[in-house]
Amino acid sequence: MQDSFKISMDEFLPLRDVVFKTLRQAILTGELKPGERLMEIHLANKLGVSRTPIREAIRKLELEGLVTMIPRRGAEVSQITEKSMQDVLEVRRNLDALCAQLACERISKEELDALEEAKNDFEETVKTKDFKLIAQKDVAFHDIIIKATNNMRLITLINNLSEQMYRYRFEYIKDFSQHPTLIKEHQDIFNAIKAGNSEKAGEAAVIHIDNQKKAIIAQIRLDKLNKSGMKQDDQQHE
Amino acid sequence: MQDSFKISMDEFLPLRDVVFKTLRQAILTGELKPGERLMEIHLANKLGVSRTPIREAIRKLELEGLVTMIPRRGAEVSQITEKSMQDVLEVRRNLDALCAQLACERISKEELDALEEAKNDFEETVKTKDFKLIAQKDVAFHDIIIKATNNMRLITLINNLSEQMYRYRFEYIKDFSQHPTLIKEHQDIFNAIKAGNSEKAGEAAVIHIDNQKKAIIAQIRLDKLNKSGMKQDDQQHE
DNA sequence: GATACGTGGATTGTATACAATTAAGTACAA
DNA sequence: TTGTACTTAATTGTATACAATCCACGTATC
Repeated sequence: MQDSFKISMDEFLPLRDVVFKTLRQAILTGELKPGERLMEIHLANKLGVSRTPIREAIRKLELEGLVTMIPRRGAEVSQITEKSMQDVLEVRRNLDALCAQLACERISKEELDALEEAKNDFEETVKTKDFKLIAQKDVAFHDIIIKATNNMRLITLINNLSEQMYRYRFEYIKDFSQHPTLIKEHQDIFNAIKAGNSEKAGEAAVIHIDNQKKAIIAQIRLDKLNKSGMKQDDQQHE
Repeated sequence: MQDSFKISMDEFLPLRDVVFKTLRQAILTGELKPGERLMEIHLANKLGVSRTPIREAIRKLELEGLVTMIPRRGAEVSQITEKSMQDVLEVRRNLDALCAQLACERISKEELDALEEAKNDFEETVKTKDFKLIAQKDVAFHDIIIKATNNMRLITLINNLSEQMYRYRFEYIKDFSQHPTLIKEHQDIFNAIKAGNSEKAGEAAVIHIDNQKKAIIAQIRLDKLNKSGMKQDDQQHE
């Protein structure tokens, strides 16, 4: 473990929330790896707080599914299996389609303009090959659609499901050959929403997810192979 | 407040989980009413534990959406507005359809038998007019379908969404006139799943939710009227 | 009489202390 | 050498103590 993630004090939030965000970020970026134990005293020292906010943050991570509790042993970062990712994607497939459909009915003129801009912005950014920025612009595009549903519960759910994919989405974006496909899919989604064609929008969203699914699942299988192939070098020292 | 909910010590779980379940139950049954504050010391005394498990339980309820945090004021039971229920139902409508579709593809022979039995069981129970039992048998029927999807993430999500409807589902079941409809809808769902007809199963599930939606929304509007009509008798004494 | 200010109590936020349990290591015996 | 029992260290689970903040009430002044 790199021992590098730091608490960001710029926010005026209860420590538990700062810790929650910090730990979540660390898990999503892979800084805390699946299977790794979250030891309270250790984390408390590292983040410069007491055990109380750490524990409360862990309770939230637990309900979010990012950590798994083992009685009397504490929390560890949840494993991402192919099955668990299949499950996530199966649900997202439907909810993303729902989002696109609802957006057709509910999107405002301003939001539609913003969506078009986000689409163009994404296309421009793809040319730069700056993966981090591309991922960011991709999120921006989809966020507009999700927000346009005006369904708070749906927004929360999609964000939570996206989290689970976060570590692998990057691999998809890194694949140059997929970039034209990505752009095409975004265009299809945008055009369908602009035309107010729910059916087409839903279909386009499904295609978009299915393509990502292929890449993500392939990556997971690759990871698993690497992992099982590795000698026992992966002992975690302090 | 009735001051009546008690901790059940029969389980061998961390106190935080016992408290979590206890508080959730109290909220879902309406024992703790929307807007009511959850004061830690108070709850700790009532349940005979310290503040620590109470706080950790509240963190989980917070993420589940059953309580709302107000900085420096603590937690209060979340309000159920018509909008929030519309949002929940909009998502459930889709996920229930997904469940039914997936069940068509994945249900085992044993599960299908169990589903038929649950269906018949429900029909028998409806005759008794025992609302609590009817609700229970209804849950049992749907649980089999949900479990048959073999998608853990979906199961968790549906259970969480069901929770939000819990308080109002009862009102629907109390309405005698709806009983034949309920039975018919269960039959339709069962037949479609038995026939392996995903499309029909999805449609049947949607109809089932839509009918419940009518009843639930009507009930919420009624509640709101009663509430706003009430004189200020609802001051909360100790 | 109304409004502004101050003070005290109640409640949350955070830290620490204590208890219980697990896990590992070591020594001793078969 | 292996197995078992005991001891000790580490970690979680729970309780309590302390700090900071907010809210309501009362008083004083305009």
